[in-house]
Amino acid sequence: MPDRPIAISEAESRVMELLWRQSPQTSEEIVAALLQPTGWHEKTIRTLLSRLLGKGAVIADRDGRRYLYSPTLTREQWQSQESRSLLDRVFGGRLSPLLVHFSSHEKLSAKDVAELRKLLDAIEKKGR
Amino acid sequence: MPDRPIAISEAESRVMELLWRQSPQTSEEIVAALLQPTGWHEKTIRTLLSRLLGKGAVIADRDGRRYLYSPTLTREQWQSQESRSLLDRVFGGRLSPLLVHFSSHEKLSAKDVAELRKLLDAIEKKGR
DNA sequence: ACACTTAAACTACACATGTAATCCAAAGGA
DNA sequence: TCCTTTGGATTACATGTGTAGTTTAAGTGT
Repeated sequence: MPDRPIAISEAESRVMELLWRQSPQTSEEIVAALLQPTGWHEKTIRTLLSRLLGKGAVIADRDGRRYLYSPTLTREQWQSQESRSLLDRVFGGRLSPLLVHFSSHEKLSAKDVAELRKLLDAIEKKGR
Repeated sequence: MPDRPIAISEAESRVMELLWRQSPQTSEEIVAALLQPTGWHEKTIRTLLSRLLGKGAVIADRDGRRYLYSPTLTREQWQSQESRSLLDRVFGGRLSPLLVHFSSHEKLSAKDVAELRKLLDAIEKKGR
């Protein structure tokens, strides 16, 4: 895991999502995949990619006259960073208030509830 | 709830937290309460307060030559906004991946687990 | 060999944020 | 009444982000 969290902006995260699903990819592929869903200009997408490169969130391997881009930051690392950030900023660093919040303000499907129960069982079994 | 979410920056949220704990308060009180814990300059704190005013996150009621500040955005609204934003941005809008993430990557204390179970029971009972 | 294409690099610009400093007007004291 | 104080309004400035446009250097086709 990276020592200091790498900040990924919302727009940048769209590029990361692509690379997490498949990598390496050329900038052409990345641009092609994002043009439609985002409506961004090609230049915009390339800027995001190079900013990610600058931040060290992706690496570029030269391949002839172009590069192949791959993520260095993993999706799990990023999810951890963001989750922890929400917890600390918004819920005083404690998990319970967040859970209480979700259970009282977000609709949990029966499936969510079942899945959660299974998780709790697994955690408890492991715990001792 | 406010129609469109009011964006509160991290620094601004420190001011909001204060007002959520007690309001209304004068800027003097707010400044006094934040100087030490944050290390910010008085001017900085006043700037944050006036930006929050500009965003409509707080209101100012004139009281002689100064104002009494109160939040309009509630803490619950803000927590909802931020939670939903995390869910959408980072977990594809689905709750399960977030829960899985927390259960596998964040340490859940026995107390967390117990509390969660209680929540699930309550939800299920209500559900039918 | 030269013009063309194109990926990558560099530059641009507005708005948000962190972090203040300066200006102004009203209240209060001498 | 005039000066001082002080809250509030305005201005400042660097960095990050959204969203591109412009320049450059290296392949490509003829």
